[in-house]
Amino acid sequence: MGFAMPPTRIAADSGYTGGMLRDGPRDAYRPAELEAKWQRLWEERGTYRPSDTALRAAARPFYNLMMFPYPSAEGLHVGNMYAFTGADIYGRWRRMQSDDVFEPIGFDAFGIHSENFALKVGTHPMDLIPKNVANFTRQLKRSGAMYDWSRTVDTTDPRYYKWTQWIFIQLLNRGLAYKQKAAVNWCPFDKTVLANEQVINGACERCGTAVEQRFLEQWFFRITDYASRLLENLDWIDWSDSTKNAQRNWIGRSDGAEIVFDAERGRRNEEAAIPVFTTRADTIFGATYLVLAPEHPLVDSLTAEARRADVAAYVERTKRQDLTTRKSVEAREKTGVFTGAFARNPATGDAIPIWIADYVLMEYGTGAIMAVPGHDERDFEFATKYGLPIVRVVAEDEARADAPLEAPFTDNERGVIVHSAQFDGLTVPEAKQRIVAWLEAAGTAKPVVHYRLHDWCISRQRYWGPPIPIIYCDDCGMQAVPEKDLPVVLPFVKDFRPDDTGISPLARHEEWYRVPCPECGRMGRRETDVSDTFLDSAWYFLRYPSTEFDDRPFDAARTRRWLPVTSYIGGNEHAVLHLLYSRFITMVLNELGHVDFEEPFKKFRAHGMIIREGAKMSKSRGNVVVPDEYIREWGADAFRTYLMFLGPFEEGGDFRDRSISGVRRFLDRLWTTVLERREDGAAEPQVMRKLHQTIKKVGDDIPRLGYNTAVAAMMEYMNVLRAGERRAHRTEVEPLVQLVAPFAPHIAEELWERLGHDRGIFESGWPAYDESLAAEETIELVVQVNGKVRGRLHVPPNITKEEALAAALADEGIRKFVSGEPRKVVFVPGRLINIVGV
RNA sequence: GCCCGGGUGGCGAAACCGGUAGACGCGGGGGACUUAAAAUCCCCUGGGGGCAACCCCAUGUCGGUUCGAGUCCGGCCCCGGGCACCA
Repeated sequence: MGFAMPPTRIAADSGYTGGMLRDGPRDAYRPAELEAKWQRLWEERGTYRPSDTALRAAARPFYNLMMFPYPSAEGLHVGNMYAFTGADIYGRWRRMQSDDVFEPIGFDAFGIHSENFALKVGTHPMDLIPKNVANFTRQLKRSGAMYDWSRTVDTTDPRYYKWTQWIFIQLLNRGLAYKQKAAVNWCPFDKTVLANEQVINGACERCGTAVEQRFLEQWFFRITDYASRLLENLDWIDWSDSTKNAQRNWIGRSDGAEIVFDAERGRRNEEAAIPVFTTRADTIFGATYLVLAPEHPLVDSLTAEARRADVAAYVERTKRQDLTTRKSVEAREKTGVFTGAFARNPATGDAIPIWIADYVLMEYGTGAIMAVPGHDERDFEFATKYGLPIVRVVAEDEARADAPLEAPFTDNERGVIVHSAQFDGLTVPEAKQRIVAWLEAAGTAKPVVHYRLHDWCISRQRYWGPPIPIIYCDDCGMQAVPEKDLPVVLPFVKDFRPDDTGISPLARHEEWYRVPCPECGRMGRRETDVSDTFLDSAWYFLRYPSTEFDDRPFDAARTRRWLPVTSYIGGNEHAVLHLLYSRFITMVLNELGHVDFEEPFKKFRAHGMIIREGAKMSKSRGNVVVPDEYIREWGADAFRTYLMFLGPFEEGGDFRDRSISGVRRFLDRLWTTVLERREDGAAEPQVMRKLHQTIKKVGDDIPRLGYNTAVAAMMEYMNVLRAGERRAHRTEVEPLVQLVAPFAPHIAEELWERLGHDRGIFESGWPAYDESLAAEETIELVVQVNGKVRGRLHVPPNITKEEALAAALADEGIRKFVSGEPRKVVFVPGRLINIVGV
């Protein structure tokens, strides 16, 4: 037991009287009141709701998208608000540039997260989700973003998921959706399959439980058909490099060759061709054995009679092992077994043994490899363990052609080919080409590209998702639910708990799954799996501009005007999930003629991660920033501005409680400075110079998301405005209020109104930058002697080299470092002069 | 292991194309106002030396290029993220 520490924050009724005017406290800056006022007015006036006319005919459409949140019971996370604020500032700024900004928001409310939480607290998702959505809506409105609340999307709304199901059917009709029994990732805690993208280091992305391998009938989307296009388009789309990089890694292209090895002797003395995939065809003369994956279809027929028992036992053993163990990097000694069969190396003509080993995976390439222990780590390890021959076919140089291999030589750039007949002396890249061409001529090889990307497993044996719109009929087989019967509504069932059978909870509800076959009318059975949440979010951005239409997923004219999305800002945690799936679905819709673009997001920027006091935020640490509390304390404007100030937006930063006071003080000063302005007389040229420099800086920083430095620039200007005892002039403060507006929209609106404007500040345009007003009269010229700073001169900006040198040498403090004739003088106009060699 | 980021004061961070390192803010110290505290306002605040003008050192580390390097090149060490028995 101990005493609770008193809160260090300043309570709403404390003596904090920031923003108090010189003539008394009666008109102090009170964000809570003022923000409520403007949020009410924005809503009443429909400030951020483009009229239907505008949606149809916007002259300068700007679709400003942010990743719609999953409405958790915990409420809006500061990470959400960080991302949304960064996007909102961009949108507000574009609006002040007279763009027609459409900034919608919605809720990604289906999925295991909600369902697990509902199970935990013993409530039903259909009761839980509307409450969470209401809470999120309240929080989002309080945060001061310019959302169009007339066009929200909720993925759990049948009006929405009707079209999610429609998309499934489009893919099915196109042959891009298929059902297959396959080894899949099974999460024993969540009791469902997971997509590869949802397995992190062999564990479930959601709950962290180790994933098991199961063989189940699952629905897949053929995203692999699009691998090359998904990869190639990355070269031209305007996305953050970090995101593109993650996608490239995930798609995992490798260029190589498929080479056929003929088996020499099988159990029934059968001939068999074994294609292997390799990226190192140049090393084929060093291929001393073949390895097949234990699941390889030829294993059974190839195995020699005498080896059958051993092979069968080995295959059985690996089958029992789950995928996680088998793929985990650490602690895995390679194991394998000889089949008793041999294959002919097409390059050397030698008979080489065929082995089976678990380090070869059926799911990649052809499920078989040619092992080159001299030049591959894994093959080397395996060959050493089982005493297989190791041959050197690449060397640092020809003199070292016979140097013993203590370790595999794997450098595939440097090196020269040896012991490879007519190819000796070639470089590795040359040999790759020439050997493939040679084998190709003989009909035993062809160049091939393989991708690491797998087809997208979209079925989930859970309740809280859109039912997959399929009906099975004993007579007619599998039937898509006809479009007129969509949506297949997710029924309210009390018992939605998943079980360990690998069958969806919906399969326990006969009254729901028994339906007539759409083809013959006899009783059939619905598909009882639901689809992955990531299918819901793979197309939501297409829906926003068309939310009022119930007879189409997205209106053609609306879509032409508003899409692709102009600017998308979100987290990199979705780099290979949502962002890849959205691209895939868009490509398919494009091929089917539903949209006329194949990339959904013209521009995407990934924001950074926000940590707190140097540590990751997490519920278990108890250091999660709850936006509500901070907004109550400091106001939404101060909170927004602080989030943007704490670090570079694309890199994230460290949230420090105490630092918020800095931006709050800035807003307080803005408040008093504007209200205490004078109208008479003229602005000071020095102040106007700084103002125009600030206009330039902020205008340059916002489009590159340099929000932290934009805020710093405004603070600097504020310091200039307030230097000394003077009161600022109207023309000095008015543009500053406009610059602040994207960051702190409420206070900006209020001050704008108090400055006597009757139209809102977001209709006021963006202050114009005047270069002639920004120009300095004198500059500080740095004087270096031999590269060391020895003085500073205040000189006219257009000073010449000769004048600068003369001025420098005339300076007593500088001349004492100059003892003779300069050997060289470096002059950077407007910057510095460097006197060298004295 | 491969591919991206990143390492700068007590702290969060600035620094355009190689040209004054530390803008802006937090924290800290001092002062003004106040009976007092809070709030507000003013000054100082990288380290070391000097009475002072000033001087020396300093951007993870070692080297290089350059008149000049936080920035460019090479090696190494840490931190964050992506990929990974992927042939």
